[in-house]
Amino acid sequence: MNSHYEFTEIEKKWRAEWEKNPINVEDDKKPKFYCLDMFPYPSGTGLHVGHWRGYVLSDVVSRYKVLQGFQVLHPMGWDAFGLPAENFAIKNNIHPRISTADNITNVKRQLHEISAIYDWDKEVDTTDPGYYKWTQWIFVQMFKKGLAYEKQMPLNWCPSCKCVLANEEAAGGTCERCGATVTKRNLRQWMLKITAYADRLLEDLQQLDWSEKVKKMQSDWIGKSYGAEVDFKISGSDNKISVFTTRPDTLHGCTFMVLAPEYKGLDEIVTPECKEAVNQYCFDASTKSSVDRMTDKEKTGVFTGAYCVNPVNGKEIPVWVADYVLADYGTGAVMCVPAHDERDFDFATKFNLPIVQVILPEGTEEKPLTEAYAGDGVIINSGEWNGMKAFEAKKKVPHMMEEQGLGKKTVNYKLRDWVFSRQRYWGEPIPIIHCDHCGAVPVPEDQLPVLLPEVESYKPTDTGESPLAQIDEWVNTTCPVCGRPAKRETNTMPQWAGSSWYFLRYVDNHNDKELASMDALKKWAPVDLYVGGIEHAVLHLLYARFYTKFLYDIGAVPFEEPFQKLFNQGMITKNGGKMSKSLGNVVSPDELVEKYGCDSLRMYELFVGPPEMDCDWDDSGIDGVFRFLNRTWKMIYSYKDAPVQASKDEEFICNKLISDITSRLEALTMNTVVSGFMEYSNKLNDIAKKQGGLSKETLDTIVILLAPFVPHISEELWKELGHTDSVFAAGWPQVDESKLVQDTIEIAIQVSGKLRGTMEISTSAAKDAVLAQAKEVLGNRLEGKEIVKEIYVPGRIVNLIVK
RNA sequence: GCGGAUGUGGCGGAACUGGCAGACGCACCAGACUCAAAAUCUGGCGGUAGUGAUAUCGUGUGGGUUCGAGUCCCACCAUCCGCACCA
Repeated sequence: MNSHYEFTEIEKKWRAEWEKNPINVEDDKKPKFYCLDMFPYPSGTGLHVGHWRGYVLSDVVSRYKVLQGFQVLHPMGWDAFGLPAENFAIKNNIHPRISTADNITNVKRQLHEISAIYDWDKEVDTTDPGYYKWTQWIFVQMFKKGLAYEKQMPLNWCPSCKCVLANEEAAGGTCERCGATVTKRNLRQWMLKITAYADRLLEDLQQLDWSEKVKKMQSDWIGKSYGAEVDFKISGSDNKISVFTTRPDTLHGCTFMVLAPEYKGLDEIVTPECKEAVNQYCFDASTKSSVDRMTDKEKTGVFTGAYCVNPVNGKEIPVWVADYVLADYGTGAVMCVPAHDERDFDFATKFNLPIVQVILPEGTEEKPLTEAYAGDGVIINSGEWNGMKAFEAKKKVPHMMEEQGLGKKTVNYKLRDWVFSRQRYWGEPIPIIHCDHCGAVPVPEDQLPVLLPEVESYKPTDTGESPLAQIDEWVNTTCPVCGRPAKRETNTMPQWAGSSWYFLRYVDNHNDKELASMDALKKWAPVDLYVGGIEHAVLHLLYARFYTKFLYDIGAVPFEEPFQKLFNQGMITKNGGKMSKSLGNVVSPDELVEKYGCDSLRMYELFVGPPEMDCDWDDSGIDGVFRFLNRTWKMIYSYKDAPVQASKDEEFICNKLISDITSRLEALTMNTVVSGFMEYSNKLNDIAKKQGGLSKETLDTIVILLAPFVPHISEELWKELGHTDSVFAAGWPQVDESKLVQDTIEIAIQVSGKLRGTMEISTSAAKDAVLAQAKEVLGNRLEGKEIVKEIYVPGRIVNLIVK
């Protein structure tokens, strides 16, 4: 053994050794642990130190679980279909199939540098026909269950990506991928009925061990609200307008109604005199960008000339059209209560519509309103409802409406169905054939996968059609039902399709009979710990839950929720900005590994800050962990050959080390694990200097505890400590509670709440004895003072209050 | 606008149920070793006053509860993130 820590040699040696003899082998006698990283898109830029952060964390947990006696599934794969890969290919003028393969090779090489215990036999690649066969199969099952359907409607269109976007990808009116302003385009597209699962997706969030933040983002996105649907008869007509409201208690205050410009049946409502103005307004609204429509707080609108009747008081109220009402939420019509809704208040003020207050805040008097009041209170000006509490009435009114046949209790969601087709080349072909006689017919399962054909030009078009539409020999086929000439669907699936179920494939990735066998799924899944960034909170994580629930319903998987525990690591920035090639601030792990070694970088990735927080990268800190590993090396090297009998102090520190590292590791507060190692090592070094060495038990313990974090140096030191097996076979150390009991303890002494000294007391000392000792320590500080109160918190503090 | 998170030395950050604020590390300063440097080791390192023991202020701001508050309560400020006319 070298007295100097030769990391390059050590890391090379143990990497080769683990290749030959993996430390994590399947053994069904052991309990399972499935530890998963969000699989990467194989980018041309490769990995940076930000990627390492999550991968190191999950590998530390995986290795810890191995040490605890689990069989661990810790797989890795490639999310390789989709726009980023295709755009990279277009930019570099290489076919995406080739550039993707190249990038996978490069990123895989970089991943090897982390020395994670990935099981490469389980690797999945979403662009592999053996994989996307099942991505297509799932689509066919959804089609058969009526959950995949075609619809013509105005959709989010990204003019830069030249394809449609799901609502989740167009949040905020900009493209999630490229940031371009999203426009609307009326197209026929494939949709997935994720709304059918809205309630379950919402309900089951409760049982998940996820951060409240992500759960809230999902539940807000689903956006369930309770209320009533109320019918308003149109004056002088047999037609009616239904509205959805969450505040039926304010019905008496409804003084006008507003319809969305796209409201179905608007033409029949508008009076002839108003037709021209309304048509003009609707045309203007249709040309406004969705961003403008969202951000323009200034209300606009136009009167339709029509009136309808408020069903609770029989009053006639005017019907307007305004673009602040959304056509695709609720019924596209809103009953307006300006006194108790901010938007209605603005509108009423601007167009001089009446404002009738029907809720009086508790303990106030009725007076003209200067702004809308949306809170609770007593109902007034509402006939027989007067005197009721508003928020109670909110619940009761829908029932009353139902009894009187004026409306019904109902719920509404913000969640929309998932726009699932893309006008791009690099994706899974949607396995559907369009036949003039039979309609849309799924490709028979025994003909899956529908292979993505080779093309000359894979560049996106502006036509709203995929480049696949240009390949006549591929498009033209025969109908599987009637055998007549038919055409293939030319759209492809969105990049989220493959990632919505990949975690299921890892458990049985070579299976060509089913997406994964029930046995393999039962053995490994669901995922015990899922590690990844928070950016997919309402994208991938919502879609994957939806897929899993669907597959559960058709009996393909035995559980409803894919990810029991989710951990979102913070982003690593450089100079305050997200690392990107264009900003030129990408910190590559390659040079750091070369200079300090994999172990040092692994440990530093954890030490940079609390794992869930964003932090800015600074190379200089890595020196600290590098020095620590050098000191550790020297410590073991100096004491291994002449171990001493453990002293009481040494046993105490050693057991405290086990206890602290274990609890901090369980809590995933990895930064404090690293500082704990440093702190206790310093203490043990001091003890060692005093007593001329450390015990064999202590040295062994340190090395085992370090192993999940810095596996190479740990294996080497373990061997040097005389062991022949891998350190990962050693078992995780157990705390000996009896060694944590101390005879004496240091406590603080305060006088009137101010620190005035410390003292060593016996842990068994009674209150009187401790107080007496404290007074002795304070001595003449107490002279001339009268003690009015004595406080002793056992094991913590003495506080004497003086006058 | 609504919702959430965060705010502690020059810097990254510790502090479990309220109980010695600043652990651990970086940077910096001094000393040892060296012809010298690097590496390593030892010590120091929140502000102010004092040679010093010590005193005093100090966890975004202002109040409060408490013997005692970074931690609990109220109000506010700043930064970041999410949602954004969802009736």
